[in-house]
Amino acid sequence: MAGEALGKDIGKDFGKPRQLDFPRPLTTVDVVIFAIRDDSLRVLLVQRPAGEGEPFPHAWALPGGFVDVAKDRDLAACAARKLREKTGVTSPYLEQLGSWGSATRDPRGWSATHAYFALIPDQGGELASDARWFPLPGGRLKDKLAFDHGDILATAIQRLRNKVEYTSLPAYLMPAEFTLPDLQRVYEIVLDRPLEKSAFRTRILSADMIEPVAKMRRGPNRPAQLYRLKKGRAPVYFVRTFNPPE
Amino acid sequence: MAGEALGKDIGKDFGKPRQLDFPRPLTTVDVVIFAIRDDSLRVLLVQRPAGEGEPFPHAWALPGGFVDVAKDRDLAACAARKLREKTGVTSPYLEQLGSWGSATRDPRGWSATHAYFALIPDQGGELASDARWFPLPGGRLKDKLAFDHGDILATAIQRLRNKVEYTSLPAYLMPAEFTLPDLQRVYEIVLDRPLEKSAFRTRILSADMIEPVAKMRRGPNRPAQLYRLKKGRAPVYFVRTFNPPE
DNA sequence: ATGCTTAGTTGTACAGTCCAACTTACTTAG
DNA sequence: CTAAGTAAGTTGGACTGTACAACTAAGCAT
Repeated sequence: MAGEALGKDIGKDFGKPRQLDFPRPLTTVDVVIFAIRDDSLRVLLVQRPAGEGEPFPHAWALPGGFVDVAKDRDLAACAARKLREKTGVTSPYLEQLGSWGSATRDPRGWSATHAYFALIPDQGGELASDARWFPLPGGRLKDKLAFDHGDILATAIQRLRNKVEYTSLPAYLMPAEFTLPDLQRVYEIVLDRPLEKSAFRTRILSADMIEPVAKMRRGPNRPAQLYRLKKGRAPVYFVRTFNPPE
Repeated sequence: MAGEALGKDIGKDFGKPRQLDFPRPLTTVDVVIFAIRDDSLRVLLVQRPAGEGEPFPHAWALPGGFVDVAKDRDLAACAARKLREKTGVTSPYLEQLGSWGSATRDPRGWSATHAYFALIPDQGGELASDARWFPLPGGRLKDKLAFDHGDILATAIQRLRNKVEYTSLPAYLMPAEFTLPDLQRVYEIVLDRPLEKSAFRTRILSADMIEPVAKMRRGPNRPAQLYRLKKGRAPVYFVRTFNPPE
């Protein structure tokens, strides 16, 4: 089947197929999907099937799979499709993370995966039965994942942490309306360290990325102003990081 | 042939090959190689061959090509090999840039490329006859490149510029020994704007990334201290960017 | 000696974080 | 009705590092 499709491609447009006449790696796309749930950063994992010939049966893995050359126009569309299938989210923050390819990462042969990472608000709803949100940092989680997904996840966390130091990415983890202390809390969860309240407020408010809505969040103490993301706002890059620990 | 290799992979380890029985995208690796030459930022391009069945004959393209599942252990090794073949450089700064895959980027079929970007010092020596250093920004260069290499190159330049704002990456573009004004000039070439001398010196010297050698660069005016990169020094990340224009 | 050029330093202004104390607005207990 | 408690939000001084500009230093040429 693969050989036949290959032959067709060659035969249609070109006379000398020799140059394409070699084995091709497997091509997959995987998505690291982050959300904040119950005051912790979580990643969505799915359990590998256990059929004959399936690698890593029952192990947890990043959602993903083979590129379908008939259905997927490009890699980003493929990643968006997988995200949508697992979470129902259609307009998330979706960024390419990198690619991992080697002779040994998949027992079925030389394979390369294109990894994406997505930030979505907590959806609340139910997941497919084979999917679960795992809290991070995840103890021995890294060692238990299928393929090299532990490495990919570690890279994603590192990238997220790094970018949170100087960007507005956590805004994409927030629900439609949120307070500044809410947002600060999400920054602190991701960075795993407390931030200065006044510097945080100055930075966020001067970035022109959120706007107040005419409502307050009421509670057992002083009410807090609610904000929402400005429409179509691209991520903001600050000229400084938060001062890193030591 | 491709089909046969595929079959072999399947037959060897697994009983039920159905799941792998579909067409596979082409897998390539391309490398964006930057260097400073004649006081300008340059990228290495190679001219496409003109044989029958070759896409984009005579067009300029990034150095790269198909992954060889027999020779290349992983993607990074493949990229390092291509860099070495074209430039002779063996221990450069090599970073993954991202991947581009779609049904249409290569007329031979659905294909995905893994792009890397490398920073190397000016080698001086001769190149292969099909290779040339093109100065950047390159006018209409972007539109003339084969495949989607114009997009890849634009992304690489953007990434380089962005990182130069807050990292020591330009150090990898320098020869073994250089002066602080030399290094500042390279920063300015990449960023295409002048930087403040005193702030620049403070930043670099306090980053513990270079060390003085017991020599001065002599010229028609005051001699300048020569420095070299500290051994095994990973790139430095500064907590601030240079103050961006406007 | 004088001037020219580039290397390198110094000092003031300014921006933004750090740190800590403070005020504000609401709830709950008495 | 008041007092205590808590979280929201503000204020001000210390500190860090860049911006800007003037300065000194070291070589060469005339």
